[in-house]
Amino acid sequence: MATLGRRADGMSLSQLAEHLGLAEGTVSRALNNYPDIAAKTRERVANAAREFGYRPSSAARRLARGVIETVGFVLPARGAHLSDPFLSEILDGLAVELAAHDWDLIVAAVPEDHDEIEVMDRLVKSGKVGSFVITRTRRQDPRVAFLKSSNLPFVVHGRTDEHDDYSWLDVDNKKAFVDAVTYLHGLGHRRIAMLGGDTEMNFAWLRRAGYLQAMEDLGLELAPGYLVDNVADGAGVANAMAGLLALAPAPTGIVCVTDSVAIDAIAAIRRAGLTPGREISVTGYDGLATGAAIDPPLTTMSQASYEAGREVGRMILALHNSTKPQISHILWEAKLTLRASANPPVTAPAN
Amino acid sequence: MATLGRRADGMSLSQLAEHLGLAEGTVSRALNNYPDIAAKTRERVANAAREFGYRPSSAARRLARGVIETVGFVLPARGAHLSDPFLSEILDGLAVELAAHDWDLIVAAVPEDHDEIEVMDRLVKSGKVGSFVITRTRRQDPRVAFLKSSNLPFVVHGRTDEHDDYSWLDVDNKKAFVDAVTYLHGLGHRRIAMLGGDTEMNFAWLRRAGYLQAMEDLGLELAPGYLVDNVADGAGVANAMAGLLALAPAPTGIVCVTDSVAIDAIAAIRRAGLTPGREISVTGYDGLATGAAIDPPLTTMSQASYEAGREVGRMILALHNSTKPQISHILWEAKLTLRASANPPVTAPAN
DNA sequence: AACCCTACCGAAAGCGCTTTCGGAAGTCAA
DNA sequence: TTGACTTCCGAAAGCGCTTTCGGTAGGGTT
Repeated sequence: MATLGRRADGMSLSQLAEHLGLAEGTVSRALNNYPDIAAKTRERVANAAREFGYRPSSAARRLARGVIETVGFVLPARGAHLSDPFLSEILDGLAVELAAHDWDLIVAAVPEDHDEIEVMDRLVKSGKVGSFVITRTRRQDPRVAFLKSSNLPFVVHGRTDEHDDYSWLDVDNKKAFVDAVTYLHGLGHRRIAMLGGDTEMNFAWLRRAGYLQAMEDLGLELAPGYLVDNVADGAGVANAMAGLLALAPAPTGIVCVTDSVAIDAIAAIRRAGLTPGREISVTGYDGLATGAAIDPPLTTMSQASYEAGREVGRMILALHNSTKPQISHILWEAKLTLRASANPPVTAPAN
Repeated sequence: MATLGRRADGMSLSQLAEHLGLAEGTVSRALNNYPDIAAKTRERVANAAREFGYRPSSAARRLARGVIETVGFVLPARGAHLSDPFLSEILDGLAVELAAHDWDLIVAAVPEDHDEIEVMDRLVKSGKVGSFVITRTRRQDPRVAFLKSSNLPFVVHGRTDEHDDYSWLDVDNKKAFVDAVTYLHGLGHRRIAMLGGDTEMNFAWLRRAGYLQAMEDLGLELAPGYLVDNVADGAGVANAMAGLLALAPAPTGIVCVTDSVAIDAIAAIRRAGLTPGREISVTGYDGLATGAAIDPPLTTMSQASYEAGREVGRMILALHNSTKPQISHILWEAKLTLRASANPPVTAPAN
C-alpha cells in the first residue's frame, strides 16, 4: 500500500480523505466551500478536520493556487531604531488584522552589506511575499519607486513627496505642527523656534512645513537660526540648543520634531540655568510614556499606532480582494496631549 | 508546445533550464552544488541564474524538500508594549542573522479572542514555521511547555523557572541586581528598597532575587515594605513611591526593575519635595535613551539587544544544522551605565 | 581491442494541495 | 418508462521545485 503523505507537522489531506472515505479533491472542495458539495458531506468533513486539527500545508496551497497570502515588512535601517518607538504596536496591529484572514507577515531586516531594495527583491523573486507594507518613508523613497515599478500591491504607513498613485495611511504631520505653533501663539509666544529632524524623512519634512506655514499664517517672524534642521538625538540637541540659547532674542517657545528631541531640549534648557516651561516652553511629538514623568511633564502629540497597523492591514487585504484595486488615502489627526512644558512666556511678547 | 511555467514573480526553473538547453534536474543540482555536475556547467548555470535574477520558489522548494526554513516569532501580548523597548532591535538582529542563510522570520500577533498557544499551533500545523523564538518569558510559560511537547526546535530569549532542557540566551538579571544593590551599598547606602515588576515575569523575578540576595549577603536589613512587587508604570509607581516615602525610616536608595519605573520614581521623589540622587538615589535597568536626558541622568544597566537577536538567530540555525541538536545556554552580563541618579546618601548611614 | 570506471546529465517520481472535467446516481416532468 | 436535468463526487492534471536512479560517453587499463 502506498503510504499516505505524512506531514511532520500534522495531518495531510490524503490522510483526512482516507479517513473519511472520500477523494482528496472532494475534501478539499468541502473545506473551501465549493457549491458542488452536499451540505451533509461538507459538515462531516468540517468536523473531521476540526477533530484532527487539520490545516492545509500553506506551501502546497500556495503552489497550487499561485496566490501569496503573505505580506513583507522591511525593518527600518539600523540606527533609526530609537526614533521609532511604536514599531511593535504597528506590527502588532498589522499582524492581528492579517491573522484574521489567515495571512502572514514576514519581517525582514537589511544586512550590513545590502540595501532595502535587494532585500525586497529577494523576497519577491522567491515568492515569499506578495505585497508589502513600508513605514518611515523618505521624501524620495527608493522602496516606493521599486514597488511601483514592480506593480506589487503595497501600502505605505506615511507618504512620499508624490503620493497620489498608491495607497497610504498617514498622520497629518503638517497640521499637527501648525497646531503646535498655533497653540504656543495662543499662549502668548511670539518667538517660536523649531528643532527639526532629518529633512530627508517625510514626517520630519512635513512637520517642518507645518511650522513654517503656521509662522507665516500667524505673521510671526522667522528669525535667522530659529529653524534648526537635522537635529540628531543626544549631542545633536545639545548643540542645537546651545545655538538657540545664544540667539538674541532667544526664542520663548520651541516645537520639537519628536519627544526624544524635546526631552533632550528640556535637559539643555535646565543645564543653561533656565526653567523649561517658564522662560522657554517646549512641545514634542510621539506621546512617549516617559514624557509624562519628566519635569515638567511634556506637552506633546500622539498617534494611534496599533490602530494604524490594523488599518494598514485592512488596506492591504482590500487591495487583494477587489479585482479593481482601489487605492485609498487615509489621513489621521494627531492628538494633542496638554501637560506642563508649554505655558505662557514669562516675559511679555515683543509683538 | 507546453507553455513553460511562468511565475508571476520571476523566472521558473523550467524557463531557465530551457534557456540553457539542460534538464530541470540538472539545473537544480547545479544551483545546489551537487558534486555530479561538471564545473563548467555549474558555472554556466550560475551565470544564467544571476543574469535573470532567478530565485527558486520557496513554496515549491519547501514542498519538495520538506524542510521549513522559517522561524516564528509571536509578539508579546498587548499591553506589555511599553515594557519592551528593544523589540525592534531583537527582531532586527534575528532577521539579519536568518537572512544570511536565506531563512525567514514570520511575526505573528495574538488576536483578542485567542491565546498564544493557538497562534503558535496554527503556524505549525499549516507548516508555515518550523521553529520558534520566544521572548519575555514568564516563570511558568505555557509557550515553553507547548514547544517542548511538540518537539519543535526553539530558542528562548530569557528563561523560565526550569530551563535545563532547552536552548536559551539570557542576561544575568540576578547578578545585575546584586551589582546594583552592591553599588549603592558601596556608595554608603544601607536602607535600600526595590520597586519590582510583575513577579510572574521571569526577568522581574530574577531581578527581585538579585536584590534579595545582595541584601542578605551584605547583611542589610530588609525592612517591611522595602520590597514592592508588581509595580505598574505610571500610577503604579506613584502609589508605590508614596508608600516608600511614608516609611520610617524611608529608604535612601531604590533599585527599580526598569528605567521606565525609575523615571517615574524620580518624578515622584521630586514631587515629594526631595531631590532625586541626593536624599534618595535611584537606579534603573534598560538603558533607555531618555534616561540620559532626565534630571538627574539615570544610572542604569543595559543589555545588547541587537546582538542578542543575532545570537539567538545563530542558535536557531545551529539547532537545525547539527544532526544532534545541541542545546546551549548563554548568559550575558548587563552593562552598568553610571550617571547621576545614584550618589552617596546625604544622611550618614546608620550602619 | 575489450574491459571497467568515472564523470556527467536526463528522466521521472513525488512533495500536498487546488481545480477542472466528466460521469454516475438521483430527480422530475412528460 | 424515457429523456433531460441536477446533484454530487472521483479522477487526474498540474503548481515549481528536489532527488533518486539509470544510462551514455569518454578515459584508463591490461
